[in-house]
Amino acid sequence: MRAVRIHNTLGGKIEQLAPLSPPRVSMFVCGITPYKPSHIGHGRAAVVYDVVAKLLRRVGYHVFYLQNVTDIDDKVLKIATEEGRDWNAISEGNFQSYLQSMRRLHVDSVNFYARCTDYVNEILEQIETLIAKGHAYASDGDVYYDVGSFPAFGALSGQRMEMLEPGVRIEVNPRKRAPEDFALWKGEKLGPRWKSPWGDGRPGWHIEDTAIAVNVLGSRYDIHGGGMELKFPHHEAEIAQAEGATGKSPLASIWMHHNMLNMRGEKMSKSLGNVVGLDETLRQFRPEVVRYFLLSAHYRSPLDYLGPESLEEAGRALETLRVGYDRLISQIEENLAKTFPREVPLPGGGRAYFQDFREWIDRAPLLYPADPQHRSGDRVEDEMMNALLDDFNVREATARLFSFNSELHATLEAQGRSLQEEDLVALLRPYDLASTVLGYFSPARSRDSAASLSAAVELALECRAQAKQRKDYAEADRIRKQLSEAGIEVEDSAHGPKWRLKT
RNA sequence: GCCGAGGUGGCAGAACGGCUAAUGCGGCAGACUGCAGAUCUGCUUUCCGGGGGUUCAACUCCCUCCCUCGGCUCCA
Repeated sequence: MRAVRIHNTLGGKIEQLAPLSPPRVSMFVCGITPYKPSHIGHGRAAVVYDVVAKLLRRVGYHVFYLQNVTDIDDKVLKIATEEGRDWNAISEGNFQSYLQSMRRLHVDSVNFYARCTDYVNEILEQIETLIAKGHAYASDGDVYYDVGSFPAFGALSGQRMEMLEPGVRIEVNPRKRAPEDFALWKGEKLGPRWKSPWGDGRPGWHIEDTAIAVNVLGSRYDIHGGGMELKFPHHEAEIAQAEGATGKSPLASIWMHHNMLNMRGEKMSKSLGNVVGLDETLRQFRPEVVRYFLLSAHYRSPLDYLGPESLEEAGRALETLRVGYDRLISQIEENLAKTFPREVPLPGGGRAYFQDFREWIDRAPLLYPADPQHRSGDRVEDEMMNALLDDFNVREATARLFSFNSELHATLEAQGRSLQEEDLVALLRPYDLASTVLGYFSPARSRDSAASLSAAVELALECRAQAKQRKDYAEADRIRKQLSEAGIEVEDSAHGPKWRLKT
C-alpha cells in the first residue's frame, strides 16, 4: 500500500498515516449544526474530506467515514424561539437539504451520519463515566467537565490555560468551579428535555461527538477532521472527554484541520450578509464546477470567494479539461467500440466480462496494468497520485493533469487512429483519477448523452452540412447558433463537425 | 494581549536550499477556419509583505516587524 502523508495538527508536522488496524481506516469528521441552511463553506469541508476518503480507498484502505450531526444545540433553539417553530423541524429540514446538496456534489463517501439526539443514552453513559473517574461534577442540574483534572487540555491548539485570562470576558457562572470548565449536560426547564440522573436536560455542545465516535469507532481511531475554528475549544474538549472517559490516548492518531472559505477576504457570516448558500450555488453551477472551485486552494490555506466570477473561472478551466477528455473518449470509441475485449483478466485473478462498451471503458483504467515507465498517461497518473498522497496536494495534481491535457491533443492528432488498447487506457487514467477521486467530471454527463439527443443533433448537423455545401453560410450559422443556445457547442474540424454539451 | 493559519505575476494558486518560480483564468498577436469554436505557437519585460541574519547559494532555514483570516469557552 502506498504511503499517505498527512499534516497532523497534533505535533504540527506532516506524518505518514499508520492505521490502528490496517487495512481499515476509521475517520470522524465534525459535521454540521443544521440551525440554518448550509453555505459554500460547509461545501468546502464536505468536498475536502470526500477527497480524503476517496483517495484512501483508491490506494486500498477500507475507510469507515463517520460524520455527526448536531441536531440539538443552542443555536437551533434560538432560531426556534425567534421564529416560533419546532426545533426538530428546523434541524431536520436543514439537514435534509444538506444531504441533497451532498448528493448533487457527489459527496458520497460518508458511511454514516449520526444524529446527536439518537445518542442521548450513550452521552449519558459517557458523562457518568467522567463523573466516576473524577473528570466531571454535577452542579445544580448541570454537569461540567473539570478542566483542571485533565492536564493535557490545550495541547492540540497550543493554548495554555493560564494565558487565556487576559482579554477574555469571563462570564460569571456560579455553578462552575472554574471559568474554563465546560458543560456536558445542561439542566433545562424549557425546550426539549431528556431524563438524566441530574434532572431533565439536554447535552452540552462537545459531548455528542465523543459519545458517537467512541461508540461507533471505538476509543481510538485514525483520522479526525474539522475546521480550524473548532480547534479550540471544541476539539480540546473532545480529547478531554474521550481520553478522560476511556483512558486511551490519543483519541485520533491524526488531527486534520481545513482552513476557512472567506468572502472577499472577510469571514463568511450571516451578520455581514455575505453568506452564499450551497443549495443556491448548486442550482446555478454544475456540481463539478463547484467542486473544482472548492478544491482550487490547498485545504490548509484559506480560500477566497470573490463572487460568481470565481465559479465562472472554475467553469472555464474545467471546460479545457473536458474538451480533452471528451476528445479522448471519442477516439477510444472510434478505435475500440467494435473490438473492445469482452473479457479481461482481473489484476487479482479471475476475469471480468463485458458486453457493453461503456461499461468496459468505465472499468478499464483499473483493470489494465499501469506502466509509468513507458506510457505518459500512466506516468501522469502516478505523478498525480504522488501529489495527492503528499498531504492532498490537489492543486499540484491538477497542474499535472492540465499539462497532460495539452499533450494529449498533439498525441491524438499525430497517432490517434493507430493507438492500441493499452495505450488508450493509459491515456484515460489521469482523467479517471480526477473523476473518481476529485470529482471533476461526471461520467454520466460525458457519455450518456442519450442516443435520442445524439440522433437529433446529427440530423441538425446534416442540414447544416448541406447548407454549407451550397455556401449558404447564413443558414449554417443559424443552425449552429440555435444549437449553441440550447447548450450544444458545434465545432468544425478536419474530420467533420463535432459537438459537445457546454459546461 | 495570547494561540493558530495565511501573505507569490492583472486575477487564482503550487513547488523546491541552487536549472528560464509550475499550472489555470484573463489579455495581445499569429497558425488553422467561409466565419466562429476548439486546438497549437509566441508574447503578457525583473511576481515570492517589509527589514535583518545563516549559507558559496533562500521564495524556500532563523529572528523581527507589518497586514489578513480564525479562535480565546457554552448558558435558549
